[in-house]
Amino acid sequence: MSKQPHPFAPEPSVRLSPVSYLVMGLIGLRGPSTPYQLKRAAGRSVNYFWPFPHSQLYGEPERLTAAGLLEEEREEGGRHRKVYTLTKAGRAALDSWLISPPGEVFEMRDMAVLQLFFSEFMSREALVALAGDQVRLYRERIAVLEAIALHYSERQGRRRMAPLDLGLRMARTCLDFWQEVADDPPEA
Amino acid sequence: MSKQPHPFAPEPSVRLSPVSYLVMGLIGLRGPSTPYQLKRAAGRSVNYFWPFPHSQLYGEPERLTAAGLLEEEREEGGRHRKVYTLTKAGRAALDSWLISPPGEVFEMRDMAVLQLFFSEFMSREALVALAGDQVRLYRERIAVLEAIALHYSERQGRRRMAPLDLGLRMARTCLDFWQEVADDPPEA
DNA sequence: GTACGCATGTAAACGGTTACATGATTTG
DNA sequence: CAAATCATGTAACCGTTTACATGCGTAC
Repeated sequence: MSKQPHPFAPEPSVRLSPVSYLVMGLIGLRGPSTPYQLKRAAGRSVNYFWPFPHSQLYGEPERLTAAGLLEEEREEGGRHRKVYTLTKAGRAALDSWLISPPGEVFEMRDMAVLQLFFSEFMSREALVALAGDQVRLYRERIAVLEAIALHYSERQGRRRMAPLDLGLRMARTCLDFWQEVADDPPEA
Repeated sequence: MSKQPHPFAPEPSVRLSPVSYLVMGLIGLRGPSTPYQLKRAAGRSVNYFWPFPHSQLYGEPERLTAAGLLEEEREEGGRHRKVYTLTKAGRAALDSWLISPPGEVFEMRDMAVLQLFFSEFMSREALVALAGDQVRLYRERIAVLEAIALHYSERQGRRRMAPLDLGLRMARTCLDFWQEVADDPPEA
């Protein structure tokens, strides 16, 4: 199997990370954007299931520009911010990603669950405290997500609301689980 | 607020990552272990909700040893593998972590959900294909987790089985969600 | 005994996070 | 106009992942 790029379907020269698609996707939705605009847009939407620090939104567009997937201009007045636009190649990369199912499911990587796994070194009280804390946090998160859902449900398309729906279901599943642990802590 | 370590409760000199606790926790459960033993132990248990490459199990114990949390010996015969044991300080760090609720909930970071969020650039067929693929993957995962649950349920304590239970519930929640998307794909 | 595959280990590259730095804008 | 807060940006650090390297056992 050759590693050479196919001459008629050149692969992008850089590996694209999830954040790459996040950036390209947001620019695809919003049109030309500055990093700060992306930050605000992400904060109101995609950050609720894919958090990242805003500094990513400065470095990543530069890499994508170097790879020919974005184009960079300067604002006329004010701060002369960098404004990024999808190139043809960028749009193509985005489209081609969207029609390729990832072939994998998410990984939990949940610190509380990790503690639960090792909880046989833990007193019953500590376990109840852990579960109680998780219950509180999931209640808060559910409240936040419900507020967002209420606020945006009319303006957004159903597809963009779907992740929020899944997020709510997941949070409720976790809430139930930790509630049961708190109410009836398993013995070691 | 001083950043100096408190003289009577010295903080560990290194930042401990999730994998640090994973390693210490596994050694706590198993007793003295070589990296390869840890790899096998993790593969049968904790990897199902916290995956990582085996190379972590070589670097991390070294760091923990340097921090005084593990002790390193050499096997007598054979390959003279390194055998790691929890020190007093290591056990203390593990215990103290276990009684400190993380104060945060997991983050999804699900590629398929990210695609769904940007799916308004996607045809209905592509969306159904994505959902169908996720359905297949979650069915497989559920089958694997159920097999593990069946296999280990007698030998393991209830607490160590709990993460598996949560994993199953999460997988079923996702399965339901994607099934609905596949059956009735939302319009943009 | 040789070839294949798995066991075991090391190290460098990449990308995400943390930390800091500076300019703008609001508020009292 | 001083101070506080927010907007905007950069850079180093650190952990994870990727890639490679070598040893050991086993089947034929």
